[in-house]
Amino acid sequence: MAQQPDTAGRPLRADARDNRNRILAAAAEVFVEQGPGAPLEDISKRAGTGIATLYRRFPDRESLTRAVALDALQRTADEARRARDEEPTAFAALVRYLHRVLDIRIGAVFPVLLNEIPFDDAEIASVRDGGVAVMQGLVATAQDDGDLRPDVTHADIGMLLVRLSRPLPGSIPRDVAEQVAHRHLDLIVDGLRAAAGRTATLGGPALTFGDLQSMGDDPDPAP
Amino acid sequence: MAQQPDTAGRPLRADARDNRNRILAAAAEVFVEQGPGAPLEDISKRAGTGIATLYRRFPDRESLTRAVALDALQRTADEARRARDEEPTAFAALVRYLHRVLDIRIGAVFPVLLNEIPFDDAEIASVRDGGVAVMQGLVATAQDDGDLRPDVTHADIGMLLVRLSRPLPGSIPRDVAEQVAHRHLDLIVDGLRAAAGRTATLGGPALTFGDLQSMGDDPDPAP
DNA sequence: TTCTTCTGGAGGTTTCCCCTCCACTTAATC
DNA sequence: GATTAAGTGGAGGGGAAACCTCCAGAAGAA
Repeated sequence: MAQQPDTAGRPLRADARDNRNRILAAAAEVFVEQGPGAPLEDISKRAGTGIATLYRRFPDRESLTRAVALDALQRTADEARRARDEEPTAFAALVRYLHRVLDIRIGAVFPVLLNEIPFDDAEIASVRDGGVAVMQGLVATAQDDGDLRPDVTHADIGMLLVRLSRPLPGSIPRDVAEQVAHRHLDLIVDGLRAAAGRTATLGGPALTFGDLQSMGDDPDPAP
Repeated sequence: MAQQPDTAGRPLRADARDNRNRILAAAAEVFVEQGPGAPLEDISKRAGTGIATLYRRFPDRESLTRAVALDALQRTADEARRARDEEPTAFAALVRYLHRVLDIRIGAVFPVLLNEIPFDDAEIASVRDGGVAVMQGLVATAQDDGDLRPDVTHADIGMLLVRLSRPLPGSIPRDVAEQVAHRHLDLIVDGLRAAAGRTATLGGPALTFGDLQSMGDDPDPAP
């Protein structure tokens, strides 16, 4: 299970390691912009390497996809822990976490993850569940503190994050788009606060990550 | 300029008109799910017609795209007017408008519109601007009434709507996904209310539709 | 019934993407 | 600086997928 085709074996040569990192970063960007089916050639081009280099490091699409997802999940989990440990309240930690994760663009990598990678991959699952647990803890605590509205679930927050992370259509310059996303996050955070004058209670189903997962079990395998 | 290749000329035969409408509806759905580059064959299949029928009615992709966009814009504008005329306050009208537009899925058609259609197409522009004006009026009035927070722009609201309209990744059943979208809209509406305990002021640039448009003028034509 | 409009889907053409191969370059090591 | 193993780029064959046309036949209109 600890056998990653790319990270295994003896350490990479310095230039090769650089290239690998650049490919990973480029892949994240391109997947965000074009979806998980984006041509691998676009990725290698953006990374400034040849296509062969990409294929040497990641023998097939899934291997690349998996590495990108793992990287994003890892960083997300780190941010969750850091926020929890360094912020004075759970709500403050949650808000900081959301802004940081928006920067990491996990929300954009998530689609890739969901559709292209086996949900029960051991390594992925362990990193993911670690991060989710921390985040869930923050949500519960913030609700107990009376800072976060009680009728919202951790899955709501996750989904909202996904919605914010995806790039808006049109040719808005990337930096502007990112600022706007943070702006909209501010607005959503205001909607998340426990406060008077609210919509009585949120409508629609209050889902959990568990619900989302079980719904993913192919509804229609074949015609 | 008033020459639409499909709506022009003598009226269509009854069955042909039905097919045309079904194709239009199917196209909206498929574009939402697969993006503006979706295979036209998928669309004709979903509409229950042959591919040739689609091509006869819409000679090329742009013609179909345009018709879909125009239809969505038209219905959006109608909803805006109806909400304005029938609701007691501007804020209530705005909320109703947002929920209705979410159902119409304009937010999903919008990307198609933005990237594939000339922005200055006369007919499109006239319908669009009509709807936008009403919506802008609602925003301004709701702000004057003290119901809508003053630091939000109509473009913010439009962009948030786009974010909500796009389907979430993963295999969430469509009806559930729609309920969740309305749920999240409820939450955002709470963030839109003028109230105490807010983030001092929203960060990031307060854009207008005009800004969005002018940024769309190709930053890099060719390398 | 007759005429005209409309339809379906097979299939040639084009476009795009995957992935391998090998002559050449470059870091590491002595 | 010489040697060697590791790494690199990009051309190009193979194959999948989408476009779009064509025409024999089905179906509304009168």
